[in-house]
Amino acid sequence: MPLSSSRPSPHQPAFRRTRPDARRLALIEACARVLARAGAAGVSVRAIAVEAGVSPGLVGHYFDGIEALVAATYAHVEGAVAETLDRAVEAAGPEPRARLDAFVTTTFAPAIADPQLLATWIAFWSLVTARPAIAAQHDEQYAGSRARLEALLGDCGVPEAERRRAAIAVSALLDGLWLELCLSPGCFTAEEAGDIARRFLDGLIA
Amino acid sequence: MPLSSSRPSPHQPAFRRTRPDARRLALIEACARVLARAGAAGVSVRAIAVEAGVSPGLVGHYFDGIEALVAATYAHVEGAVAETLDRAVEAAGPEPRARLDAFVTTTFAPAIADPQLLATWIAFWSLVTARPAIAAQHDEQYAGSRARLEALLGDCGVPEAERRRAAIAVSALLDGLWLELCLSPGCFTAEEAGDIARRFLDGLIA
DNA sequence: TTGCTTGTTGGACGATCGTACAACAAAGAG
DNA sequence: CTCTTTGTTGTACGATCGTCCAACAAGCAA
Repeated sequence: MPLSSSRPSPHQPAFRRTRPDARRLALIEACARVLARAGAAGVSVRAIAVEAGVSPGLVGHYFDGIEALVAATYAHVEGAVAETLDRAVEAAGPEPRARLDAFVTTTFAPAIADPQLLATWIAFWSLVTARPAIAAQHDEQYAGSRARLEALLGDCGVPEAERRRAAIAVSALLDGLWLELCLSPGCFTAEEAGDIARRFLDGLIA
Repeated sequence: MPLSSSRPSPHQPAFRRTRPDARRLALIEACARVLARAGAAGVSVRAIAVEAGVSPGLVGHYFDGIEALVAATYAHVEGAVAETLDRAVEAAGPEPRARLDAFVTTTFAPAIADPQLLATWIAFWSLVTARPAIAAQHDEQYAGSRARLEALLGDCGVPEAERRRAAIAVSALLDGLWLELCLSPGCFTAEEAGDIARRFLDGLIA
């Protein structure tokens, strides 16, 4: 059936053209949804194409294979997470410690400490060891995340000489708590995670 | 070719029978090697069978699919890691704080903070969200790991009321540092990770 | 030796994977 | 209107996946 069952006369378009960057974004968001629903093992060119309402061939037209799409999806989701955190920090007002606390609390809020989001991280992590380009991307995004944390810590009075180590420590603690919160949501609560992190910051700043 | 090219007369055995638990272990170790070499995406029934020097059908004979084998491999590798840590703690002598420090130092030693080991964790984590049985296994192994940490902290004088939270915090910090050390080995050193963790313990115990 | 048990083999099977490519058509230029 | 560009489609292809199972043979009992 060459033209499916659409009415022949009014000639309703079979597809719409889209600006390349908009289509790229649509594929990235479809990939994120598939990752959230089916996990890292369930991601495939076809599944993403179905999710985006697009033909399978289009995925290859915009990305050099699944791995590149997963990497782009990780960058996009990580950007969205960073934006959420920045907004929470901004909404916390000018007090440095309140801003840092907002960063911590939001890290464990449902929107970020989400098992479905973890699937994107896991799919990305699984590529880091073998692909140098993806390892470089990870290093870059981790450096950016740590730099933001260093700034918040600096505002709280952490001397510059200790800032790097402090940011590594806080980042590791938050990541570890976030990971366990996603993997075993029943083991401890987001409130407990926030309390643990804030108490750690107390010792770090005072 | 029904009998391959083996000499017909002396009748050298085409395969050897093995005790079931020994064969199971051989398949688990082969799975761990494939995971280390090819990552979570490169693991398959055939790749494991080749690595173990065994026919593909045998994998299905001992495990209900790849996921069960990955779960068993995670349990085995996690057990080996725990044993390494226990030996290091025991070798540190009777002083409680020295034992805790040995636990920390060994966590970041090359044998454990190994990017190739991370692949086993990632493959296992990727199954936690979707498979309830694997989530239960994760909860159980995490609880065991935390219990060991609680005991070490108790010996160091951490009151029982704080022990649970302290163990969660230390576990998260170690996991976060370990993860980043595996993903970006060049970002900070194992020594720095150990220093960060030990300083955290200073504040927790004193 | 003979017979039995069962660990083990090896290939068949259908499903699904990523990739490539020729044909089609939507949108804008002229 | 026509022409050109190129985003988009849909499929064919070979490779690889997990599963299954009948046949084989290693090792033990008798």
